[in-house]
Amino acid sequence: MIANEVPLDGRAAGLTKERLLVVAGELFADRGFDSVSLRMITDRANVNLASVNYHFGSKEELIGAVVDDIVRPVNERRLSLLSLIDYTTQDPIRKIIHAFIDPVFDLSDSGNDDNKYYKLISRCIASRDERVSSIIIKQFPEVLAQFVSALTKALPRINSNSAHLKIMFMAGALAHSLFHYENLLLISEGRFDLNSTEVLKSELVSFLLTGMNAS
Amino acid sequence: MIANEVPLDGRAAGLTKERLLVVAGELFADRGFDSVSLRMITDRANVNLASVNYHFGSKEELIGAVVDDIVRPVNERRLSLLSLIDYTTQDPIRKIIHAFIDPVFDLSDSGNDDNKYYKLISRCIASRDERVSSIIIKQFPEVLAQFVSALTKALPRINSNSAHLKIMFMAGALAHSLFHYENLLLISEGRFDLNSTEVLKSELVSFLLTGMNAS
DNA sequence: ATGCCATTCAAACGTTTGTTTGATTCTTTC
DNA sequence: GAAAGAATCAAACAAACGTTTGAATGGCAT
Repeated sequence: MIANEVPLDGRAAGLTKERLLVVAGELFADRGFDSVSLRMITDRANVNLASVNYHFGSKEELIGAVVDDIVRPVNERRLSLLSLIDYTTQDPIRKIIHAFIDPVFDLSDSGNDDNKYYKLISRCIASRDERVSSIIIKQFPEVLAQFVSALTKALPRINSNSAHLKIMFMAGALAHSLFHYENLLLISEGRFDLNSTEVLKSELVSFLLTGMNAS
Repeated sequence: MIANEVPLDGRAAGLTKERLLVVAGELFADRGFDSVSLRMITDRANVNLASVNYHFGSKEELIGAVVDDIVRPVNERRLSLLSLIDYTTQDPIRKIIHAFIDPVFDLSDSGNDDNKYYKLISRCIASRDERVSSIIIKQFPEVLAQFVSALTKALPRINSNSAHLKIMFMAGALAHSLFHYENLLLISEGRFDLNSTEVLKSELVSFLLTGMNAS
């Protein structure tokens, strides 16, 4: 009877849903998932409390959407960059490292160093929260396997254990340094002239580069 | 009037308080601080709910006690080991690395690989939770400064930024690999023959050793 | 035995949490 | 313009949380 052919958006064309994702991302990045209540999110987003459950079903699914929105593109780009590597050229390891870390650093928030994406993605990488890791765990084994495979191509003499662990070391150094980047700036009280994450990135690359080549 | 000279413990000589610390540590290690309620802790410890507030004052102070109990000895031992280093001998960098990571690996739970201390300490290192970092933040700047100083002695040509960052990379690789050690075992489904954390430790050391020497 | 004090206990407190409800508002479609 | 559907809203919901209370219990010194 009622032929609803093209169910266009109602009033605001998904504006509320979008705003929820953005604001939730900011708050989750700063305070974690548990400490942020739905009321904090909806108040700051200037939307009604019930809209979270209307648009996402539950807080857990909102968390999932926020996490997936940031983790999935990063992992897809990682695999994409990895697939482009030509192992016959020089320095494939450097390219492997860049394939892993660049998609994270590229989450730039218009050059702002107080970058919510950095905080959020590093929170996700380092998280062992069930609601987060259930999403991570779907994607990461594939990513890990691909990078282990790449590392094996670049370093034929490496064994599987060593390759797995080195990828984990890389992930840890990346997540931790991004996560505590602010603290690092605070602790040093000006003595520390890291004006941008570019310095961090280049230091990280050279650190990882030699580490990957370790016996 | 009432001369209470030696206020001995009442009934059980602090048995309840001790049990709370132990059980809370186990649960915090597995699920984090927010997800664990006082009722979970007291139920599992077979003590009354009110005993937490009686012995510790609040949940926050219980968390503080648990965290401090594990973080403080680690940092004290780190500084102790660091002070013993003779920089005129060979390989001071290796000793610096061991000074940083050994106190963590030495938190062995009688060879058990499902080690609550590993999970708890790495959760603490990686945490940016206010209640945890307020404790970490009291100790870590001193630890960081000492290790930066040590690194500068071992590598006179290193600059301050680089030294700070390298310590952070080390902390990240350590925390992350310990934190996700279980996941690593699960993901590989047997293909991965890391029977003990000894393999992890030696791989980590060689990885860090070369990384520290990076230009 | 008695008084004292630390500890334990069951019960309830007031908040805050995520979620649900039912009415209302707005947009779209015919 | 009227009906229909999607989205928003204020309000209330039950559950879980950390905390507090006041009585009961235990050991220990006098």
